[in-house]
Amino acid sequence: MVQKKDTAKTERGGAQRRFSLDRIKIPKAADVLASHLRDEIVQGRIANGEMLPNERELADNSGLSRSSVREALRMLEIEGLLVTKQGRNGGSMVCQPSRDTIVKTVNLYISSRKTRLSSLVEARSAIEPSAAMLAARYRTAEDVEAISAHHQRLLDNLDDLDGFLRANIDWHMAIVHASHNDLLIAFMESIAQSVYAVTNVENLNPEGVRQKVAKVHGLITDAIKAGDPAEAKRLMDRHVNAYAEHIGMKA
Amino acid sequence: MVQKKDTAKTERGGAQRRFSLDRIKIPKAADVLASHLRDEIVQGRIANGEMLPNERELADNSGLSRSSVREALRMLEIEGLLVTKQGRNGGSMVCQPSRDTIVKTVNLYISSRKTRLSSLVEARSAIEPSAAMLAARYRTAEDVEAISAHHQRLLDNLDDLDGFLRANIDWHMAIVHASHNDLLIAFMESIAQSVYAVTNVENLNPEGVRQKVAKVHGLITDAIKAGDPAEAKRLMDRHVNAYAEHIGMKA
DNA sequence: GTTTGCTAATTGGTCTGATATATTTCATAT
DNA sequence: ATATGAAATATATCAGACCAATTAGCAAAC
Repeated sequence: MVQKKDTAKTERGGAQRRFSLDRIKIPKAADVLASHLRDEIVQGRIANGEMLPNERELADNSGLSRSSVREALRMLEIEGLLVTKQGRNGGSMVCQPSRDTIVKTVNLYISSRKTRLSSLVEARSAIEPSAAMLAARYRTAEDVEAISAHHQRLLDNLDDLDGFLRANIDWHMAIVHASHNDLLIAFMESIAQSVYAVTNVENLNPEGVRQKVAKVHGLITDAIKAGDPAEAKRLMDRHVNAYAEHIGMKA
Repeated sequence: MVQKKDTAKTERGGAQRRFSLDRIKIPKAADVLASHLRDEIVQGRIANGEMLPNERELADNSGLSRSSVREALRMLEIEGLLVTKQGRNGGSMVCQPSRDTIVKTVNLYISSRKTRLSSLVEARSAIEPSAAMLAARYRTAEDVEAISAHHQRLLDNLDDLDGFLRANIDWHMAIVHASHNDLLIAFMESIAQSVYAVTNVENLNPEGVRQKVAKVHGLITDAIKAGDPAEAKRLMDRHVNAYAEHIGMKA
C-alpha cells in the first residue's frame, strides 16, 4: 500500500523537471467548436437574432459528427448565447445572455458553497447605497412611481408581517432597478432572495422596528424623487448597516 | 402576406381562451437529467469530490441513451458542478463551482452586451469602498503583506506607466481579496480587467496624477493595516469617485 | 530495488445512421 | 374564408460500434 504511493511520487515530484510544462490539456472536439462559435458570437460576426446553420450543416462544415456539434450547442445554450427551437424553421438562434444567466450562476455558487449569510449581507451593503445614489441620479418617472407604490404598500402592511416583508424587498429591488445599472441589478437579484428571506423574519418582528423602517424608507424615497444622490446614498448606507448590526455581525 | 399573419393571430389570440394555459413547455431528456443531478449535488446528496456512475451506467439507470446523458453532463460541466476525466478511473467528479465560473459568465454578459464603461465604473465604485472596509476588519498578516508589497511596487514604478498600471490593479485586487468575501471578490474579478484596462491608460498619464494616486494608496494601505474600517472606506470611496469624475461621468 | 515497458481493463470521446417528435408550410376540402 | 391534413424540415433521441486516454498489474531489465 505504501510502496505504491512512493512510485507515484517519484513520477511527479521527481528531480527530472527540466522544462516546465504544466499539464498539457487536450481539447475536445465539442469544446473547440463551442469556443469557435462563442468567439464569432461575442465579436459580433454572427449578429444577435441570427440563425446558425442547422446541426447537419454544422457537422458537415466542421467535419465533426452531429453528436459533437450538439454537445457544443448545449454548452452555448447554458451560457445563454443560444436558444434552440425544434421543428421546421427551428434551429439555434444567437442571443445575448440575460441577467438571469448571471443570477443562476451566482445562485448555484452560493448554494453549493453554502455561503454564509454574513457574506451576502456584506455584499448587499456594498451594492444598495450605490444603487440608491444612482437611482437618485437616473430615475425615470416610472421608476419613481414603482418605488412610491411599493413604499405605500409597506405603509399599508405595518400590521401584516408577511405583506410587510414582500413590500420591503420589492421596494429595495425597485430602487436597484432604478439605478439602470445592469450589473448591479444582476448582482442584487442574485443575492436578494436569499438575504431577505432570512434576515427580515427575525428582525422585523417587533412592530416598533417596522415603524422605524417605514420612516427611513420614506426619507430615502423622497431623496430619490428629489434627485439627491448624496443624500440617498447616505441614508441607504445607514439603513442597510443598521440591519447588519442588528443581525449580529461585529460592530 | 398579410392574410397569413391573420390566421396565425386567430390561433393564439382568438376568443377560444377558456382555460388559461400559457405555453406548455416540453422538457428535454437531457434537461431533466441535468436538473435531477443538479439537485442531488446542490442539496448535498452527492458529496463534493464523489464520483458519478459512469456514462453507460447512468444511461442504463435513467433509461436514456448515452448521448442524452452526455449532453446533461456537458451542461453541468459548464455550470461548474462537474469535472470529467477520461481513461481508467476517470469519470465525472462532483465539485463546487469556483469564482471563475461567475467571472466567465459575467464577462460573457459584459462583452456580448457591450456594457458601457460607465456601468463598470459604477459597479466598481460600489464594491471597492466596502471591500476596503471589510479588508480593514478581516485582513490577515498575509493580506497586509501582499497589499504593502503591491503598494511598494507602485512607488517603484512612478516613472514606468505600464508597471504602474499593473501595480495599481494588483493593489486594488489585493484589497478586495483581503475582504475575504467571495462574492465581492468574484464580482470585482469579473469587472476589474475591463475597467482598469481602459480607464487608467488615459488618466494616469500625467506624472502628477500618479504622485497623487500613490499618496492616497499609502493612506488607504495604512488604514487597512491599522484596522480602521471607517477610514479605509471613506478614503477608498473618495479615491474611486475621483477616478469616476475624471473619466467624464456626470458630476 | 528501482525502472522500464508491455498488456489488459476501464472510462470518456467520437462517429454513423436510423427513428421519433415538434413545427411550419401549403394544398385541398368544406 | 376556414378548417383539415399531408409533406417538409428542423431538432430530439436512440442504438451500437469503434477510437483514445489513462491506469493497474505484472514482468523483464538494469
